[in-house]
Amino acid sequence: MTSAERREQIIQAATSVFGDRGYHGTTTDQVAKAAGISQPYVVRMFGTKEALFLEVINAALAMLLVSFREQLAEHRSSGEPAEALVPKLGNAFIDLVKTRGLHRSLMQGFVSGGDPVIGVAARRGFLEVYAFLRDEAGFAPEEVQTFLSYGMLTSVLLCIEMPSLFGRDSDATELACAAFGHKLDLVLETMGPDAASA
Amino acid sequence: MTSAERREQIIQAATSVFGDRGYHGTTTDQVAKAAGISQPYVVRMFGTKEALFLEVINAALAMLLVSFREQLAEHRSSGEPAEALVPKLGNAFIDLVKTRGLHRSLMQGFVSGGDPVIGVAARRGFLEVYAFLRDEAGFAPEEVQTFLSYGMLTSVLLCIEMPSLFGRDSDATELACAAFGHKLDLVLETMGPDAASA
DNA sequence: GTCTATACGAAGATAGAC
DNA sequence: GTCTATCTTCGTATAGAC
Repeated sequence: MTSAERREQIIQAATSVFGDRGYHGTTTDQVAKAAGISQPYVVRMFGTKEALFLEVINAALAMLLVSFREQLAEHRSSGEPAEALVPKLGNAFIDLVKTRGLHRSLMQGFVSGGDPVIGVAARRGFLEVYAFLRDEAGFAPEEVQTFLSYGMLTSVLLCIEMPSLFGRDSDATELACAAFGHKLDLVLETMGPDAASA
Repeated sequence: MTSAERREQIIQAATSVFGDRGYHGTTTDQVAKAAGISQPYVVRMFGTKEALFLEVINAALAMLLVSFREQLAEHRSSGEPAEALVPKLGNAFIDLVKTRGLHRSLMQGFVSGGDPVIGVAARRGFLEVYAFLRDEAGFAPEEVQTFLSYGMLTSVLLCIEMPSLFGRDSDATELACAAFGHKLDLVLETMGPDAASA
């Protein structure tokens, strides 16, 4: 396998593991096992665990923006009313949840925002999304705020795996329905047959 | 010092450290140093690091609910219109940010929601807040969702220390103003003279 | 109630072979 | 491009003294 392919593969594996266990909670050996290679090779490829984590959140952010830009382009060419864009972007976000660990890795990066190195990347990334929504998508600052708010609630609910209680706890069910709406099916599907069957 | 006092003091120190570095990123020795005692004593008092972390997030949650209930009681006795409650609760939340690490520890617990033990506590805690807002404060499910959404955006922005860019980055300034509004002063103050002077 | 000493097991990173 | 072996450091937890 070529070096570039291997990098890509490791980043994908790392995204999954970092998403589950966070920066500190993840070992380079877990990433290596997930990628099917040896632990020293992971380090060799990226230099340090920190460098790998930074690549992971940058890649996640890049994918998020690519996906948003796709939706925006489609929206523009469809001639739909402006209000139709918000749910499109929301759906695109939920779709990315299916890319295992992607949105969780981003959240892990955010809560590690106190770290001098990770913090810089986290702030930069968040502001990039903000700038996209305002400047490219044309949202008013208040609309951006609302969009991001719902996005953050969604993200936190996914981090704590609230949908796993769907059908088992009435409050959790109500909350999940309210927060995910018609996207709930997709979310439950993503969380495995266990939750989906409930 | 009596055992109960010591426990309280350790939990306070642990809240600060866990809030900054997360569950995995925190060492019992850092907690010990922050509390001014020896590392084995921390373990002795709580059994395991995990047990200590659970106490930290449960204590944080308890403080949050106590604070919310205070605001609710005050609101009820003041005879103000119903809409006045939301900003009161919002202010109470921001006030808690001043208790170093409290809200950050909660967020750390949330992103560690994939952990079998921490996850249970995180879901339970989140639902407790939800139930309070709906059943005690009398919010409609949709109002609860909006309130929690803004709370989560606020929390994430605080985790990545976005207010530290206030006055230095125009997008960050705009975002901070929108999200924190008149509470911005309080937030900047909390984040130290560095940010406040900018 | 609190400490020192320490056992024991990770985990990140390096060296060097193939 | 990829591995095995290993160094070294760190971190949780225990034992046992004061």
